[in-house]
Amino acid sequence: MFSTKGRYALRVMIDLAQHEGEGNIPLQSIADRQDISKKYLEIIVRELVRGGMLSGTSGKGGGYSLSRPAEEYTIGEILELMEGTLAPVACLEDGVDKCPRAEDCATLPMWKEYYQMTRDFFYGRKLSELAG
Amino acid sequence: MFSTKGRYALRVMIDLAQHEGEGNIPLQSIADRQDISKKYLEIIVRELVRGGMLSGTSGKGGGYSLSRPAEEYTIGEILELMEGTLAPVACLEDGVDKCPRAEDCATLPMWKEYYQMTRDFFYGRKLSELAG
DNA sequence: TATTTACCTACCGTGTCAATAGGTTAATTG
DNA sequence: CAATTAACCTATTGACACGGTAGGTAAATA
Repeated sequence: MFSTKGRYALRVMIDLAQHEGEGNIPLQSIADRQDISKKYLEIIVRELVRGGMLSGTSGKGGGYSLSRPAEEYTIGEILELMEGTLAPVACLEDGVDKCPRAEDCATLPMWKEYYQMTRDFFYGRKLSELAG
Repeated sequence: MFSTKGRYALRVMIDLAQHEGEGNIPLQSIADRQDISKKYLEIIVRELVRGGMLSGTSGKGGGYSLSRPAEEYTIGEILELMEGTLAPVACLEDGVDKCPRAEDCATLPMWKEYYQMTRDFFYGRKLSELAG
C-alpha cells in the first residue's frame, strides 16, 4: 500500500505541473489547494528537492518549481523516490537477491514478474499526462 | 510491500499443496522445511483456517490440510485474506470511494487501473501452478 | 528594515509488524 | 486410563514507520 508520502508527493508534483511557467509557487498555496497541512508538506517537498525533482527559492517571491518540463518526469521515478522502492517484497530490493532460498523459491519468479509489471506501469506514465 | 504474513502464508499453502493427498501435515514439519518459527506460523495458519483455506485436526495424527484441491485456489484470494486488501491506496478499499476529492482527483483513475491490473495478476494464478 | 518564504531539528502518539512465551483443549495410541 | 501428540488460544514485547505538530533559523525581496 502506497503511503500518504508518496501520494501527497504526486499531488504536489501535479499541482506544480498545472502551474508550469508561472514561476515560483509558494508551498502555502499548494497546501491550500490540496487541503494538506503545509507543515507536513514541507517534509515531503524537502525530499523532492533533495531528490532533484524540484528547486526551491527562499524569500519574497520565492516558492517551488519543477526542475524539468513536466513531460520529462515519470510517475515511477517520483513514487520510487518517496517510497524507497517499488519492489513488492524485500528480497527484490536493490536488484540484489540476498535471500538464501532464492534458488529454489517457488514464489520468487512470480514476485519478479509482478515487480516488472509494476515498474512498466508507473515508469510508462508521464507527470504531464496526469496534470493535463 | 507485501508483509511476511502474506508471503509465509503463501509458502505454507504451497507446502501443503506439494503434500496433497498425504493426509494431515503437522505444522512442525512445515516449519522445519520452510525454516520458519512454528510459533509464528501458528498465527498465520490460524488466519488461514478462519478464512476457510485450511482445516486443522488436533491430536495424534493431526495436522493441517487444504480444504479444497490446490487447483481451486488462486494466489489472489490467499494474499487478499492475509493482507486485508490488494488495493494500492486506502481510498480504493472495499470498493467504496469515501474520499471527498474522488470526483476531481487526478490520480484516482491511475490507482484504479493499477488495482485492476494487480487483481488480474494474482487472481489469474493458481496455487497448483506455484506448487508444481 | 520588515516581510515573506524556504529550510531545519526535534519530538510525539499511534499503530503495525514480526516474533516469543506459556499455557489449554482435543484427539489418538498404547 | 494414561501418555502423547498437535492444534488452539491469550498475552506481551521490541522495533520501527507513519502521520503529523512545534518552534525556530536562514535567505531573499520590497
